[in-house]
Order: sequence, then C-alpha cells, then structure tokens
Amino acid sequence: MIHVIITEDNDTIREGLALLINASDGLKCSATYATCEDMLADYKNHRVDVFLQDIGLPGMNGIECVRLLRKELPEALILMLTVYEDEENIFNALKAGASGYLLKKTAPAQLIEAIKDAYKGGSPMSANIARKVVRFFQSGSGAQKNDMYNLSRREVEILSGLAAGNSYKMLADKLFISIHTVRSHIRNIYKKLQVHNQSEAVSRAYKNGII
Amino acid sequence: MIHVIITEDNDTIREGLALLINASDGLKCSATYATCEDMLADYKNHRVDVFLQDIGLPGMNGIECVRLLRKELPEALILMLTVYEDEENIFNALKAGASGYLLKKTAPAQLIEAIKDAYKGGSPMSANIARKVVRFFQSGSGAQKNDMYNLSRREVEILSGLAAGNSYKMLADKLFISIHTVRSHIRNIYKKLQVHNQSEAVSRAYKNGII
DNA sequence: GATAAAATAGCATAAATAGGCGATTGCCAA
DNA sequence: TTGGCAATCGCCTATTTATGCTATTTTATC
Repeated sequence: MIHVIITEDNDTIREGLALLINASDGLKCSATYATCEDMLADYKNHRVDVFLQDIGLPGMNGIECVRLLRKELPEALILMLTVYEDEENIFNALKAGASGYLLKKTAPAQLIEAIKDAYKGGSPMSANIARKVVRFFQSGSGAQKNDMYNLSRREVEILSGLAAGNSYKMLADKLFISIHTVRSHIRNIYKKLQVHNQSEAVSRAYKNGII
Repeated sequence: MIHVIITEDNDTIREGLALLINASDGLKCSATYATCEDMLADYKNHRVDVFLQDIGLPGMNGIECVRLLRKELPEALILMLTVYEDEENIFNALKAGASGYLLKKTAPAQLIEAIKDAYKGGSPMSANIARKVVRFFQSGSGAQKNDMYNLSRREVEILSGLAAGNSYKMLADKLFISIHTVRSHIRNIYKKLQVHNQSEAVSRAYKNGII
C-alpha cells in the first residue's frame, strides 16, 4: 500500500485527487493540505511514501516547500503536479529535489501510474516535460534562447560585464569605448529584454541562457 | 502508421524487435541494419519516423551515429535501446541528440508505448534512467550551495526581489519595512557574497543556486 | 540567561544609474 | 536604394545606489 499526501490549494482538485487515489488499488491518501505550511507542520503525523505537491500556492511557494521537505526527509519522493510548463519552474523543482513533474492535465489513469512509478524508483514526467529536460542536455545546459531576444554580440558582452560587477566606466575602459556608448548599449539591452534595471537584466539573462 | 528503423548487431534481438513492431497496431518496421554504417548509407531509401538505436555496435559507436544522423536529419526521433545503464552513456546519448533512452530489459509492451510516446513528442525513459537524469539536476548543475554563503531567509528574499527588478523603495513597500532596512540587508548581502553592486550579487546568486 | 545572529531603523553624501532626446557611420538585406 | 540595425558618441536631470557609521529589538542557540 502506497501512502500519498496531497498539498494543493484548490478544494475541488484536492478532493478529487484524494478520491481518485483512494479508489485505486494499492494507493491510499493519508492526508491532504491546502498550504505548504500546514503540510510541513503536520505530515509527520501520517504515514507517507509519496508527496503530491502543487507549485502555485498561497503563502510558501511549492518549490521552496520541496526544498524544506527535502532537508527533513532527504529520501522523500515528491511529485510536482502543476499547471506550469515553463522551464524555469521545471528545472527549479527538479533541482530542489522533486522526483517527477506532472501537468495537471495528466489523465487520472496516468497519474496513478506515475505515483506507482515514482514509488518503484522512477521519475515520471509528462511527455513534453521529459522532452524539455532532454533538450536541456542537448543544448549543453543552456538553451541559447538569446535568439528570442536577439541581443547583439556587443550587447551580450556588455551584459556579461555587468554581471561580473563592472560599472559603466570600467566597461568603457575595458572595451575601449566611451561611457556614452556603454550607456547606449545598456539602453538597448533594457529595451530588448523589457527591463528597467541591471538586476532584472542580469536575472533574465541567466534564466534564458544568454549568459 | 509510425515507421521504425532498427540498428542492432545481434541478429536475434534485431529480428525479434522487427517482429514485435510489425505485430503492433500502428507500427511498421521499414528496415533493419546490423551496423551504423549500413544504416546511414541506406536509411534514405525508406520511410522512417523513429530510429531505434543500439549503442554497443561493431564499427561506429551508436552515440557517434546519433550525432551524424542528427546532422542530416535534425528533427529525427531517435530512441536508444541498450544494455548500458551508466551515466556516461546516458548523458552522452542525450547530448548527441537522442530523444529517449530505453533498456533492453524493457518489456515489449512498454517498448511499443515508448515508440508511440516519442512519436507524439515525448521522451520515454526507463524508470531508473529517468531517475538518473533527474538526479543530475539535483547534484551536478545546482547543488544548493547557498549554505556556503549562508544568507538568511530575509536576505534571499531581498535578493530575489532585486533580481525581479524591484528598487529599494518597491521592496520596502512590498515587505512592509523601511527603505533603511532594505538597504541594511543589501549591505549584508554584499558583505557575505563579497560583491559591490546588484548585478554582481544577482549573478553570484544564480551561479550558486541561491535564487 | 548569556551571546550571537538576524531584522529592524536612521543619517549623510558621493557615485552611479536610468530615461529622455539626438546624431553619425557602416553594413546588410528586403 | 532605402530602411533597419549595430556600434559609436553626446548632453541633461531626476532617481537610485553604495558606503560610511550607529543603534534598537527580536529571535535563535548554546
């Protein structure tokens, strides 16, 4: 018997999942929670083999929750069950310690299979999630999406310089151009990335593998 | 109808796979080869949607073969089907462009499912393969090194806020604290990370998996 | 209960940055 | 051949940051 704990804020979905699990052979939902805080405070009172974890929760974020849970239970099996399909959430969840990543649109039968799969040591993932993870390898851990924003070579150079902690003046000296030119490049970078300051630009650059 | 091409040196396995595929609804084995060289020279004469590719082959290695095939057919769907379960082979195959990675001990029914899964855009992997791939994320490229710098929870919160593009004032308002406190936290962050401006702090945070 | 760390708050000032507006040169492609 | 884009340079001004020093109140931790 595989015991499952659900953390999901939407009442309907939560109850539905619990019903589905309890109706399945070999599975039992031992507890459900609407928030991570509730779950972390109470999960020890129940038997549990697999955690089903939402990401978009009020209060603590589901990914942060995984991180904390992992600290207490390093061997915990955690399946993310979410609507978010973007790479940032996927990779962050996996890095935080999730064992699998499923989309909420996953069919009930597959969900049950995924829980059993995780319990047996697998890492169930929805088809397109798995493809994204695989693509991560193929692009050498950085999906070169700067095609999306198409920063010029010089702009990438400037942006990297900023991330390395250089001021405008330092960059100007290093690249043998005037500080005005540096300014100008940064203005264009902001426009292309749709941001309004260095930190956000650097952040976006990292998220998108530009630097 | 999904057309499959098999490259596998063992006669028994190769014929068995072909029989299995041809016996399955919606699948057809359009050609089989014993070596990569044969396959690369002849595959264009057949319809093909999915390649089933062994790794341990006489002559050209299966992974090298994937690399070459990808150059000619960037959109090719290639499933590795092999006995090797070591990480080096797994990651090299995925990096070379394989879409999925299955073990030869995979049950026939699952193999058929995997081919259909790949055709639909998935990345089928045997349970323990998937787990290894996921573990790669958890250990290798982002292993929660923020313990190194031990930023406090609040400091991480502030740093994330900066990366999201917030100014000091915006953060103060969001966190219901004074701008002086925000400043104070940032001062401490800089000291701990040994940096002197936001960009470098954000950059270091990303590199070390703090945010 | 002492001690350390974190979170809070303040002031002053020099330096850096962002945004507005404009301009020239060279190159490449529609 | 014209229009767009990259790269270069310029000015002005308001806003934001970085850094110096100090200090109180919680919160952990031993």
